[in-house]
Amino acid sequence: MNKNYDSLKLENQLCFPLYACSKELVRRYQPLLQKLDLTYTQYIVMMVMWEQKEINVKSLGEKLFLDSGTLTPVLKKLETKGYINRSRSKEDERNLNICIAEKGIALRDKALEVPIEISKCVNLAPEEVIAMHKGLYKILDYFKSEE
Amino acid sequence: MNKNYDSLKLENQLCFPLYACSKELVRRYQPLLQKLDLTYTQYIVMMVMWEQKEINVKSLGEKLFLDSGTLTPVLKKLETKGYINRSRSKEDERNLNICIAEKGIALRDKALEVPIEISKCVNLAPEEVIAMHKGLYKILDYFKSEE
DNA sequence: TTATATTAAATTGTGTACAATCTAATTATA
DNA sequence: TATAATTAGATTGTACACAATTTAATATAA
Repeated sequence: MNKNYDSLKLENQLCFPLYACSKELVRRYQPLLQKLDLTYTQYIVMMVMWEQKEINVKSLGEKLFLDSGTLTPVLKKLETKGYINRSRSKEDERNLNICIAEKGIALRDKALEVPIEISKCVNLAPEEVIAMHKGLYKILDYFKSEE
Repeated sequence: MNKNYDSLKLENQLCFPLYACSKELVRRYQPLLQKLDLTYTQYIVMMVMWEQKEINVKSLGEKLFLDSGTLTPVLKKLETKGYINRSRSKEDERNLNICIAEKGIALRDKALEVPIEISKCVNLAPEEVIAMHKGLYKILDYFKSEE
């Protein structure tokens, strides 16, 4: 009895092109982020900080889909660079509050160039970008609803 | 003069949901792949091997968007597990040929369960999956055309 | 209230990823 | 054909990512 293995073909996967596309696009951020002395992970942390000014590690992790094992060293690095400050919450000492520093606020203007340059790397029409965005968040929202 | 920072909002990015979705979906493969004694990276290598039986590291890297720095240790691990064999090409000793082993071929039947289970993790309609797939490969093909 | 359970970060260990460099084999060229 | 250039993998160093565990703080319950 011959089995049908089509479902195991690389070209029939959804996860693989997601994974490859994500990696390749992140790789294209690196030369742009180097000018800001940021890695991609540090950059998405700073995007949250630019919007919120202050947040604890748990909330940050939920927003970015990252756990403390990843965030702890990244946040220590960002503090060393002077972009953020870390301090325990007075109300609940278990919480670590992350605060954007002056140097981090100043970085925002320089960062404006990044999305401009990155958009040149993606050859999708605006409506295709919107459709992709919508589909990705449909999946991500579903993932969140499962927890 | 107030600047508009909307382009730096997390919710306006395309890369971030790609990155998060890819990570979360790969994470959902792990318990399924554990039964096959594979990691996700090892799994996508095996998907190529099931289709091709034989390939060299360079071609494999081009298919998977991975370089030798990543592949070398992964392929050594797969050889240790007995799923593949590594041998230098007789025609050109620079090339390393990867060959699927008996144990690797046998793994294919067990792997058939993986895409079935994974499809339950993704709440997209079939036509949405197709659209997403198409958009991702449009980007990936463009990336390839740049090199 | 004291013991138990829960929670938030940090730590530890394993496995990618990739830039940069190195080494050996092959190819191209003066 | 000797030398230079190129190519394929391997190696090294840095930075995630996450499961599992630990630690300290807080909340809950007997």
